[in-house]
Formats: sequence, structure tokens, C-alpha cells
Amino acid sequence: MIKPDRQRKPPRARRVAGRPATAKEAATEERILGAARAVFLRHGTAGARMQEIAAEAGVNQALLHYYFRTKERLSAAVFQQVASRIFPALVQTLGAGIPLDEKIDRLIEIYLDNLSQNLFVPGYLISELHHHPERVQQLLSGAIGADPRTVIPALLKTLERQINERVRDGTMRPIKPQQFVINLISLCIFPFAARPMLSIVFGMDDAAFMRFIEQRKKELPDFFRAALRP
Amino acid sequence: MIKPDRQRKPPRARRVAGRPATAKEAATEERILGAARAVFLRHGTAGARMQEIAAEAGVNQALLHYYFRTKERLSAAVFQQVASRIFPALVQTLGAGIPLDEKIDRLIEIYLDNLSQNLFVPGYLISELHHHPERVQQLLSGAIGADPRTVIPALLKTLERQINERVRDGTMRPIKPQQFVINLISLCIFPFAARPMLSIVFGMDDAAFMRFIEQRKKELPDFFRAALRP
DNA sequence: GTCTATATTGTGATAGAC
DNA sequence: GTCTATCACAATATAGAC
Repeated sequence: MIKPDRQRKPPRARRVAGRPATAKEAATEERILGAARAVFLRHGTAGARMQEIAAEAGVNQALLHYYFRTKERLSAAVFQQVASRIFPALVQTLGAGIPLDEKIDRLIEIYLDNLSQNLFVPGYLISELHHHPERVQQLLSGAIGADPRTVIPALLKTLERQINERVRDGTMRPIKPQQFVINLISLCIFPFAARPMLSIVFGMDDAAFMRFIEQRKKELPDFFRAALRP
Repeated sequence: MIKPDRQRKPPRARRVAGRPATAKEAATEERILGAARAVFLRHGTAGARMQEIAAEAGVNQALLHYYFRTKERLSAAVFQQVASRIFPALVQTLGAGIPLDEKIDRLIEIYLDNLSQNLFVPGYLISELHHHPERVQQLLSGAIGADPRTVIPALLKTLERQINERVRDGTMRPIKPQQFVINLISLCIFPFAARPMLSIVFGMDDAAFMRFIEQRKKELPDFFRAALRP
């Protein structure tokens, strides 16, 4: 059987999302984006269905295409939005002009609070980045703000300087800034990413998990600082 | 338009996978499972295509159904296999009759070695568990071996006892066994799960990432033990 | 046990009325 | 701007020859 070689027209949105002309448009577009966010977070890009998003937004499927043209673009918009709420805080906190210990405290507090209210974000982000690593590029450009090629190395330099000062004081063991950062965010993010597993393995329901995180909020700063003592 | 309410016959495999009768069968079934593993690890259950698995196994698509009946069952087989190579080591190591410090050393070494050779496993597992939490049940029954409802609490009791001894010695600060376990596996697993992100953010290629892990293998035991000192 | 061909349904996307 | 109806193709699954 011969496949018809007719060209499929490239999809074209009648509107360009992101620049609402009227209040009505803005409201609808926001509702769709919110619904898309919920559905993509639950099922991932590949597992999500446009129909489910439409239903959750209380509109029909054609309207999704009117605003966002394709599933791919809608999912990119969601990814962008979620990532841009998570990563800037990391860069800003670690790059701020404050002592190292304070950076640790702030980062733990910000992330545990934030993720407690967005339980699905870590699993979603890890999943998306794992299956669509090309999106990391987009993440960097859109989510950090400034040019990451200069911001990240500058950040690492700053941390290295702060660590070296403390090492000279004798109040800290030497550690590479990358290892420092990754240890810190591992301890903050992983419990959320692995929550479905932990919930069952340790028999935690939602309330127990939240108590677990609350306890962590108290203990993690000491745990982490102790790990760095000479 | 009325949907025809004809029943679809429930799919039925002519063979039951897992009990090969001949060497030939075993070889083919293994090739399919290996190909499925590779494809599901890359794309996830929802993103994977049966055609791609067939191509990677060097057979055609109908054969996948002959051996595994449905995509769902094939993906469950892969999940089961991957999970059963990761979780028993955790339970066995933490439950072994050895000192706490040795458990820490062993677990770090086992996991960093193992995951270095299976870079996609953490991202895949977190993704699947996030999008299909019902599979956690399956994970526990199949992957741990014994009945988890008795094994896990026993494990935590053992750890608690060991921790309390060290606290009485004055060689360790008090910490809940759950927090202990989660801190440890966070530090081991998260860098692999977040690898696509870290690679770009820190500009690491594959070789640089492996060097990063090698360094971690040396530093993490000290880091973790230091975190527990009083 | 393995293949080709095909049935059947799912799903993203579009046309066109209102 | 929003809807209904429908298209076109992708993807899982099955039938049946070899």
C-alpha cells in the first residue's frame, strides 16, 4: 500500500500566545495554561492528552490550538513556566552577597517551602529533562534570565572564594563548589522527586510526608553545615 | 456519531513470557527485553514506540506481542527488571550485620559504581514512579523479595539501634533512621537523576561527568560521616 | 517462531459555522 | 473567540501465511 505523499500543512496558530489583546483572551489563555500545567505535571509531555487539558480548562480542544498552535508548543510553555519558578532562586541565592552559612539556610528554606506547595515539580522536571534533554538549552536561556555562560562560572567563582576563606579560617574542609552545590540541592530536591517511592516504602501518607519535610527543614541546615566542618 | 459498542477482544499472548521452552525462544525473548529496556529507559513508557523496540531488537512488531501480549506488559517487565537490580542492594546493605560506617561506605560505593554504568536508570525510575505511582506496589512485591511490610520496619529498627549506640558513645548526633537513609540515597542518586541539567549548567561532557562521580566516590563517605558527628 | 498485511482505535490538528 | 464536526496519521494489536 502506497502512502499518500501529500504534504501536511504546518500548523499555524491564528493568535500568538503570550501577548493577549483583551482581558477575555488573557483569562482564557491563562486557564488553558493552568490546566496544561496540571495535566503535564501529572502525566508528562508524552503521556498527556490534549483532550484532558481541554476538559480541565473547561473549553474544547480546538481552542488549545487556537492559542498555542501545537501540543509541543503548549508543553514548552508549561515547561518554561515551571522551570522559571525554580531555577532563578537557586542562582540568586547562591550568588547573593551574603555569608555562606546564610546561603545554605536560605536555600533550604526556600526550596523546602516552595516544593512543599508544588509536590509534583521535581518529578516532572527530572522526567522532562531526562526524556527531552534538548530542552535544557531552553531552560537556561529562559529560566535564568541573564546569559548562563557568564553567570554560572561567576557564581562558582564566588562560592569558591567563600569556601577558601572559610578553609583558611579553619572553619571548613575544602570542597569543590560543584560538589557543594549538588550536595545541597540533592538533599533538598530528591525527597520530593522520590516521594511516590518513599511514601510506600516508609508507609507515609500525605500528612506524614509533610511532617517529614517539616522535620527536615529544622535538621538539614545543621546536617549540611556539620558535613563541611574540618 | 454513535460509537460502535462492539467489544474488543482482550489481547492474548500465545506464549507466556518468562518461561522459555527452547534456547531459541529464550534468546529472542531476551533480545526483545533488552531492546525494550533501552527504549523505555530513553523515552519512558508513554514516549516509547513498539516499532522502535522491534527495530532495536532486529525483529518485527508482531513478535513483541507474541511474547509480551501488550505494550503495558512489556513495559511492566522492563520496570520490574530495572527496579529489581536497584532496590535489593539497598535493603541488603542497610540490613546487613555490619557497623554503620561500613554500611555508609558500601552503599556509596555500590550505588555510584552501579549507576555509573546505568546512567539512565535514576531518571527512568523517578519518571515512571512519578507518572505511574500504582507501580510502586509492584516494585515492592517484586523487587525486594521478602514481604516489605515486615522487612522495612525491621530495617529501620536495626538502623535506629545502631544510631542510638553511636549517640550513647558520643560519636554521632541523633537522627531519625528515615532521615538518615534518605540523606544518604539523595546524595548518591540525585546527581544521576539530574545529570542532563548538571551537564549543561556546569558545562560537563560525559567524561567530565564521570570524573565528577569519581571524585564524589572519594569525598562522599567523609562528607556524610562528618554530617553525623556531634 | 517469525513474518507481512491489515484491522482498529487513539490523538493531534484543521475547517468552517456561529 | 469559541464551538462542532471531521480529517489525517500514528500506534497498538490481530489474523493468517509460511
